[in-house]
Amino acid sequence: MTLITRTEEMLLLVVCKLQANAFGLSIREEVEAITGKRYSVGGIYVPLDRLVRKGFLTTEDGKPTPERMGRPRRLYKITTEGLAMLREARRVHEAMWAALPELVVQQLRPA
Amino acid sequence: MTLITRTEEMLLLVVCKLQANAFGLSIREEVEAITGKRYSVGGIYVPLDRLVRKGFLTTEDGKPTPERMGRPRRLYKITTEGLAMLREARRVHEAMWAALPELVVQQLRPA
DNA sequence: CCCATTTTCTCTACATCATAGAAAAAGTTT
DNA sequence: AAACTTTTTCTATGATGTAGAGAAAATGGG
Repeated sequence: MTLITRTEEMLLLVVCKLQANAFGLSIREEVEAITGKRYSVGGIYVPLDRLVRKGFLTTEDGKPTPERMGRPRRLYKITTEGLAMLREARRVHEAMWAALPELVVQQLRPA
Repeated sequence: MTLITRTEEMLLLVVCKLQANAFGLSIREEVEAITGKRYSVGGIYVPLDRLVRKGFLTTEDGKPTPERMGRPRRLYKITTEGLAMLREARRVHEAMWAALPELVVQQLRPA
């Protein structure tokens, strides 16, 4: 089994964080807030769909409340497999940095 | 400016770690040891080359010492820009996990 | 009821990255 | 020089990322 990408990891985490409020555009905003980088619409929906296909997310149409205008939202939720994959991604990331000798880590401190 | 990929981050870190002994196959071994996953030869050299092109690594031919058989090694070294990019990747990764409420982090603990 | 407005999503083309392994290169040994 | 060892180069194929135009689905106003 292959590891998820950085973008996918980010999306899974943000879906976790937003809980019942996780839909395309709110996810995008949150990702931009966290990374400080701009994301196109497609840059969010395309990998979200992929995560659904892989079974790491499920999706469901939100009710069109009379309070809001506009198209109803598509809500995302993480699955058990998604949580497991997040754990695995974190394990690898930690192992990768833990492998570095202290000497080198010090070079990495912001100047 | 866009973030490096997970593979690229891994390669930069491993080059740091191996110091004067960073060449294709030793890097590959180390990456496999850290991740516990298999990598093809191309899965290492292709992204290594990209990192050189981007200015995050430099490369230099190792001397063909009379001690070893086989083709001389191509040694890699990280640049200042490479170090800066590693710092940036770590910043984003930490921000991404830090954004999670404690409640959700607990779900992520191994069962 | 039809049209404008709002919000969100779908689609698709193109660029970049990952994966895989065969083949070439550059040494050493016999 | 032929065989062998080690390492790298090459290249095809598939997966992922990026970007934005435009469709869809709701509300509100004439």
